[in-house]
Amino acid sequence: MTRQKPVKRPADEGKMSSENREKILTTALALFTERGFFGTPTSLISKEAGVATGTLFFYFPTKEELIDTLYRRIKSEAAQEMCRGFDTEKTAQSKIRCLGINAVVWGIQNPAKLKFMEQFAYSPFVSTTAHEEGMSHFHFLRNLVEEGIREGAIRDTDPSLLFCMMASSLSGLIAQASGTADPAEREKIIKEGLDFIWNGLKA
Amino acid sequence: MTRQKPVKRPADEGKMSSENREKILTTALALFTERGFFGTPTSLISKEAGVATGTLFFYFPTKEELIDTLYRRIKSEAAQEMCRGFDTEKTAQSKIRCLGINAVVWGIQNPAKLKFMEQFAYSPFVSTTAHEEGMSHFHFLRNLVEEGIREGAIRDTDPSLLFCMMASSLSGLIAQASGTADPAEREKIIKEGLDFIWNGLKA
Amino acid sequence: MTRQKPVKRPADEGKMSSENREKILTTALALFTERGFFGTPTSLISKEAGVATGTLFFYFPTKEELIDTLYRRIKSEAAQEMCRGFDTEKTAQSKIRCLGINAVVWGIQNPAKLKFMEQFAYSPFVSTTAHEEGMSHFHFLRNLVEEGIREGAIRDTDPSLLFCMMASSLSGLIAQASGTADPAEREKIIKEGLDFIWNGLKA
Amino acid sequence: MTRQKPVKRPADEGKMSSENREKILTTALALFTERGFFGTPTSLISKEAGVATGTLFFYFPTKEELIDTLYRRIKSEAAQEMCRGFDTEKTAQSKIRCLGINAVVWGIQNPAKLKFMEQFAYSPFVSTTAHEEGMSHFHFLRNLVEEGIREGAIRDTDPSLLFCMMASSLSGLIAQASGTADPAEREKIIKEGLDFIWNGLKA
DNA sequence: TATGAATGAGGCTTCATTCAT
DNA sequence: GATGAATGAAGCCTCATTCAT
Repeated sequence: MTRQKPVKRPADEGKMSSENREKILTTALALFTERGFFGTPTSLISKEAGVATGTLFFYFPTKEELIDTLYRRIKSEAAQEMCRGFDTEKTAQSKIRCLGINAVVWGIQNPAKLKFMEQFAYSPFVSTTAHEEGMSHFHFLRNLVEEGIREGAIRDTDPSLLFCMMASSLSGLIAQASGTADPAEREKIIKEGLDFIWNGLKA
Repeated sequence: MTRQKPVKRPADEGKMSSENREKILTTALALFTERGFFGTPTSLISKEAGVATGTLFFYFPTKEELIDTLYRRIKSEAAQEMCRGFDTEKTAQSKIRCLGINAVVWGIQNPAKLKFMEQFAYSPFVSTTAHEEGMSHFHFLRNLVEEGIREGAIRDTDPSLLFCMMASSLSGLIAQASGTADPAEREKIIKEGLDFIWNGLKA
Repeated sequence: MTRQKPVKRPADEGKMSSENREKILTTALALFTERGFFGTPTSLISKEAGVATGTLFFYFPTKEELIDTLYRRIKSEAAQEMCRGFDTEKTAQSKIRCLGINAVVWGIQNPAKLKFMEQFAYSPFVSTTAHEEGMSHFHFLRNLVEEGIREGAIRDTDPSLLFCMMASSLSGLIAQASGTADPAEREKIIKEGLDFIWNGLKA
Repeated sequence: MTRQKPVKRPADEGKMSSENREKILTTALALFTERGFFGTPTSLISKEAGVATGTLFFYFPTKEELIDTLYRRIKSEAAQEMCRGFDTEKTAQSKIRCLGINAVVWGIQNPAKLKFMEQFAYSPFVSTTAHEEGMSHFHFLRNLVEEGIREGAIRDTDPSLLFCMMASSLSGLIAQASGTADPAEREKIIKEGLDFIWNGLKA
């Protein structure tokens, strides 16, 4: 008898993702983005996912819980993607630029996920716990701004404000960049958008 | 074929024209921002507005139409407020700054209306006609950006992009500024936020 | 001062038919035939008639009463039309044939009224009083059948049955005859239909 | 987002397949004939059928669809009953008589179904598709009439007309025959009614 | 694990009717 | 007589959720 160290599962996404569970999540994401949380009955999700009504509620005791799960998953994925190639950067400035590019690229390549998160963020009903928890992934960005200020690269102002302005500008930039299919054009938009942001930030 | 016998209403309701219509709109705005479109039954709106269910549907054939009406009204009000004291400004730069201040002030003073518009903007179901119609109020802003470019005050880039970045930054700024109650602090945030934006825009 | 004998008004249709009252009745007939009793809101009737909601209820305290009035009016008109040129006929046979023709002609020329009466006859909800009262107009037909039997022209059978068979055959004939626009064709159908009926009745 | 907590149902409902569906149909038929389509709320149907509101709509997405289903079912049943013992008859005449008897007997024994069909036939709102589909069951009757004409037993006239007159006469006969409870009397009425029809048809 | 029939509270909307003007 | 805003009971239908199999 072989003993195995039970693998430490990251708190939330533990339930050994069965195939059905994944199908449900994928389908739900697509439908929620197209039709909104309230325009999407759970019955439709299960039908499109090819499972029974009961199956959905086996994995997610509540519609709300399904939404939350999706939110947490996407948020953490986004945070992760945002850090790609982060360690190799040296200055705060280059880190921030790297992060901005990552964010924009991710947003363009995952429009459904982005739309989902926006919808979630602006829906007055959803569980606020998930909301706050989601934000926590981005605290490192705050730190980064503070670091930039100490380095003298970023203006010495309330880091919260800078963080917030930066985040909202990025979301505008993604929206704009998603509007073109042409890669050259897109490249240009991204470059200039990031310039806008950096000019706003720099000392 | 008989339905009901309405109770005699107390004669204290000497209402002029569409007082009721206004009460409904006001109540709806408050409830929608608190509880969301879908968390707010029409029955609750009419109850809180102090009118009968039928009255709501007398003025707005559909819940959706009520929402749309609210949207159009707020959007046009916002556009109007944004232009306050606009004509006295000479340069594109001062105009844009004036406009920014107006936007932030309006946002801070009308949090419910702002929240409503955000919710509306990010709800995948709502009538797109109202959406587009709403945007039309802000075309003058695009023109303003173009004017600034011609003047040489704003950098020569895709005005759409600049407009979009500016708008999203402003919304972030409002959110941040709404966080403080202290007027001095708020003043400072606004000033620095507008600096951020202007630095992003300027040539 | 001239005294005038107040004209004796026939019990029901007394209310000095105002123009509005007539417009309402006419409109209601058209709408009921097209859309059914329940598919026709009183609000639609008054709108199409060009009067206010309240006006309809001024003349007809109830929707049901409006329907009944229409029914009584049409039924009595139909009965009257059925007797056209009746007195000049001598034998029961010729009387019956005359009546049959009248019925068919009226039915073809007043399809809306016919449809209304059928709908009324087969609606389980409508006031039965109007139902029975309507039938009273046709008692003379029963008498006619009995007369024919005494004359030896009609088979000696339960007159109720004969009356009933005759009536239902006539309604079938009208339906069939209404199907053609061509007058010659129609003439032929009517002739043969009446033959069918007379062959069924005769001794 | 939570709705309700269903009570534990007593385990006495070991239902096979769509027992509920049948209960709904049966109950609906009874109620519709008593109170009319519009006098019968779906809520009353489900209550009387002993099922939940949702159950009705699980089986019939619409009230109209429930009515249609009922119509189609009854119509096809009636058509089937009308052909009982049909094959053993040799001549068109005997076939028609057989069919007439079958029709009358079915009508007398199924007054609710008959009333339902009449109500359906004269309701201006109902789906015309079901209407036409229902009629298709009776095309063989048309053929029968044509056969009789070729045999020389039926007079040589538009078969559509004859079919139509026959059908309407039959419906009158059923109504009349249903009026008596006395079997001898009833027998007599049927016989004489069929004579009426045959005399109308024969060459 | 999976299924899907069953539940029933609750949502949106309709419409006959009233009544103050 | 005429108007039409106001009423509110009641109708149809949706949908998150349960549970026996």
